[in-house]
Amino acid sequence: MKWVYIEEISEYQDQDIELRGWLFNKRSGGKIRFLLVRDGTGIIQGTIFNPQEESPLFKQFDELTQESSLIVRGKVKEDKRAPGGYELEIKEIEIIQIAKDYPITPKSHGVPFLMEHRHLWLRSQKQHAILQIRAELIKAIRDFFDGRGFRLMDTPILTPSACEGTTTLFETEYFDQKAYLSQSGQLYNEATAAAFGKVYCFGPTFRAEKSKTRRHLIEFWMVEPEVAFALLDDIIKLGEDLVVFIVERVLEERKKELDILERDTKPLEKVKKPFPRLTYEEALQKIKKKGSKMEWGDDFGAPDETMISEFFDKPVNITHFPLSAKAFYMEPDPKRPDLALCVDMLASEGYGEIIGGGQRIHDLSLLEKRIKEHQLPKEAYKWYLDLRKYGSTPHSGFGLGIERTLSWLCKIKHIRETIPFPRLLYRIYP
RNA sequence: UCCUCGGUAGCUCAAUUGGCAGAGCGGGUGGCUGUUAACCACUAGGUUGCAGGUUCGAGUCCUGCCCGAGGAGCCA
Repeated sequence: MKWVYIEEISEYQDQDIELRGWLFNKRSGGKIRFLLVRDGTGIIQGTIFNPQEESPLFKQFDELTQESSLIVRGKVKEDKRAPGGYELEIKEIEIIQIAKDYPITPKSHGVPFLMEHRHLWLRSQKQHAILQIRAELIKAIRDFFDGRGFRLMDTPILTPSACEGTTTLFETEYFDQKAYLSQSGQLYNEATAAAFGKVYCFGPTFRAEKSKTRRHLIEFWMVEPEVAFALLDDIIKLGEDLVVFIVERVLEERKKELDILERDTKPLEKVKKPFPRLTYEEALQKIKKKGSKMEWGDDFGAPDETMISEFFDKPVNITHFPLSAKAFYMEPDPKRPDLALCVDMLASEGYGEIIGGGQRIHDLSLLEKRIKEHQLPKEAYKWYLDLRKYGSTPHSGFGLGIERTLSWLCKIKHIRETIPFPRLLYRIYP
């Protein structure tokens, strides 16, 4: 009998097939029994029905417990009463392993308990749907950049020093030296951009900050394009194109999962170019009118970001932040040298910053000056300064946070559900 | 690091002013011919986070500690 997956079950109507999976749930009603089987691609209801005599299948049914692994064989039938529209008339059950006392029962559970059982929680429908969308999102991002002639450049995870010199890094041993886990691939990408023109890196990044909010992970994934000769405006448009592309893709390909998550897709359908754009100072004025106590020079806090995004029904680009609030490599605005040529994109529906980027300093002496001002170790940036000595060009790039973007797409409250095994403050198990 | 809230059965929670520690789910047993987190009946299941204190009596009040959650700052 042919082994098939539930996602392709409609192609096998009225045929005998084999499914390999796990018992999701079971129900019984006298001489009829229902087995809900999942195989990683979907869930199907199997029926055992025998009005004449006691079937040996009934005994196997009674033995089966939630999440027991099994192989079932039978005929595929279309049936409106079945969840999913198809069911399997079971002819044979092969029990692989009986799962005793599966901890995650069909009733409600609390967050600490579920986090403690994250390795099993992944099997439940909502978590499964979120991670299906995550995989789609990552594929969409790769397709977007590959389709535009960008080269994927893997930047190092073990680095000799702080990239930006601002956030706290994880320190580790590198034989007789110290090394740090990467917090961004950007600086290395500035080098690869000068070699390949348009590049992106996609990988994990690490922040040893004691952040304890629904928007922070200790280990998270980021895609960072970098484009030689690009100016701020080019990179803002690139960010818009990227976000429009991934939203469209997820709406097209992951309708089923968005339904499972009960995600209202109307706000996502509005995500079309161009996105509203305002400067830091314009945004500041808007939120001050609404009662924010933020002062010029501060970065937007989480409630401020929410307030700004509520003015619009699309993601919004905020540009020209005070230079003092940004990293050392930011290019100053020639018209306003106290402002940076940078952009933060805030997702709609109050989800906050998903993109941060801008134009990088390409003048050698200005960069040297900034490194000094930020009291960064000059030796560590020798190679980085070389990029300004040998064929320096204006160039720009940004980073998009995968988990924050996914939280928004799925409208998930907490970012911990958007990665299979979240690393959180005070939680590294499982 | 700071602020706030919480910890009672495997899980989710209840327990009035300090007065016999309970329910639903899950487990077990039995029943039901179409269930949709199925349902019905019965049943087993407890060091009330830990240590101390007040009291005739503490899940409840007090002190300290541990663990967890939400938020702030920082950031994607």
